[in-house]
Amino acid sequence: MKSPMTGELPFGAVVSITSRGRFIFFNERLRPLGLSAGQVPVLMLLYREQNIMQETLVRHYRLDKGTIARAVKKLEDAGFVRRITDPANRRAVRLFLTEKGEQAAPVLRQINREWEEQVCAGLSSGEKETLTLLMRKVAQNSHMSIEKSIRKEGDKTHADN
Amino acid sequence: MKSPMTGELPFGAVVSITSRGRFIFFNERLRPLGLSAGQVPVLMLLYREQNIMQETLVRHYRLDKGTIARAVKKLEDAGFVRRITDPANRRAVRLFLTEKGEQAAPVLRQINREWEEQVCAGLSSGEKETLTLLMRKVAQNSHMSIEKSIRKEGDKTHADN
DNA sequence: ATCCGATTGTTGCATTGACAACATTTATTC
DNA sequence: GAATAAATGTTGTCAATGCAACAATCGGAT
Repeated sequence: MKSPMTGELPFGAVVSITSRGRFIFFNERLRPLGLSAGQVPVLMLLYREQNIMQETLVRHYRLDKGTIARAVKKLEDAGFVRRITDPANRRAVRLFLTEKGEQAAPVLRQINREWEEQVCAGLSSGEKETLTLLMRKVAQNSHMSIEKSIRKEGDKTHADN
Repeated sequence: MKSPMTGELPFGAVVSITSRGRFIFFNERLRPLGLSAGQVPVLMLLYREQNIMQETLVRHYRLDKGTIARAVKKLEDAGFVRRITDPANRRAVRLFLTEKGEQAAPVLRQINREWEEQVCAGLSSGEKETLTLLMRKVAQNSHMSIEKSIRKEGDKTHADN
């Protein structure tokens, strides 16, 4: 057998493979619920805290505003979340789970647990811990390097005021 | 500042964030070359070994056949790779780098190195090593769990022939 | 030789996601 | 108070990707 062999791939490639695998896993498990992977972050964060803005989701998951806007719209159309225009700031919408959303969210939690279990099979709990900590740092750095290059474009903004 | 804070996100979420960050990073750096992130895996593997089939790329990176087919087509149209139908197996095509491809490939290597450097900033080289090893295992598991569920669907195939 | 299944690619379709342009509302500055 | 900038979302466009259906070719069993 010409074997899977992730054993020589560079770090970035294995991150990418893992991420796509997660996407597939979630889609498979979510189909019965009428959900798909793109909607997971929204429900996950809302399960922890409601009355949030879309911008909060953007910051939390480093997803594009547009991506979030559409995911939220889908979820609203499908009856999982409610969007209420913030009266104190009429640009913003405040997000809430509906009954249906409240019921779905813990299922997502469970699916996520299962995924973690599967992909971390064969790792000691210490290794899992280490891995998560290191990957959080990496994600943090990843984000910062992007911010930086945005900063770069905005340089001129405060040149002479 | 409401801060980036990847510090509470579950493993899957940080993998996802990192993967998207990598995508953005590569796209930014590749634009001047007339390339984009989706074409990276093809060039990367071809830089190590030519005369390979698309199916080899599929196995190597766990990408969909269709995705590979289109990436390769783009690269051919842009003059980075050549596709030659294998005379000994006329279903298959054999992939080669053109001159242009040979020149681009090391640049991709460099971009990849820079990305790794940025996202691993603040990690000791031991930590980097550990992280890569653990993530390779995870990617491996990720792949296997997908294979398994494919297997499941194919069960009926040998029921009664 | 023929039929069937496996290999290898291609193409249509849907989803996710980035990016940029825009709209609306709020905040700031003059 | 009018002009300008910032905050928040929305929408159009495009790339990357998975999935499924298909096409073509090959290999093996009969």
